[in-house]
Amino acid sequence: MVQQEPSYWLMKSEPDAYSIDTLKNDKATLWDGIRNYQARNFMRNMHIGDKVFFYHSNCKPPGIVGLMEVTDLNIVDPTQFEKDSKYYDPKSKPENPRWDCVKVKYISKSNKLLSLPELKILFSEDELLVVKKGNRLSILPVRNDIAKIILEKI
DNA sequence: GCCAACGTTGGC
DNA sequence: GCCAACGTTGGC
Repeated sequence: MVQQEPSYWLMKSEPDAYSIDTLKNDKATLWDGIRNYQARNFMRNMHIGDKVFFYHSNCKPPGIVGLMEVTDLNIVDPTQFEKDSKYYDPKSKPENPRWDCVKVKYISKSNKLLSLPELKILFSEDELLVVKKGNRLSILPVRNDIAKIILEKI
C-alpha cells in the first residue's frame, strides 16, 4: 500500500491558555474548546499522521513555535457538557454532540519562532490567509508547498 | 485600549 | 431570509 502524504494544518493557541511548552510536558493533548463550525469542520477533515503547526496567538511575539501530529480523530469534546467550563454549550446534547475534536502529540519545539511578519510573506498568495488581520479561524489548512518551506525554518 | 474582520443571534 | 446589534479574535 502506498504511504499517503500527510496534510498540513495550523492551529492557534494563546500561550497563556496552552503553550508549546505545556504540550511538550504533556506529550499529547485533546484540542478541545473549539467553538467555531469552520474550524471544527477542518478538524473533521484531518487524518491520522497529519502534521500541525503550533501557532502562539495574542502574545508577543506571535508566530509558529513548534510541530504536532494528529493521533486520534472524531473525539467528542468533553468540555461542551461541563457546566463549569468556559466552553460549556447548553445547546449541545449528549445524544447529539455538537462539538468534537482531535488528539495531537508533541513532535518538536522550534529553535526559533517563525514570526508573523515572515508568515505574512509566505502566505501572501494563499486564499485562506492564515495571517489575515482579524482572521478568527483558530484552525486552518496549510498548502503543502508552504508547509515544506515552514518545515525548513522551524 | 483600539479596531478590523467576521461569526452569531434574534427580531421581523 | 434579511440585517442590525452584538460578541470574539487577535494584531498593533
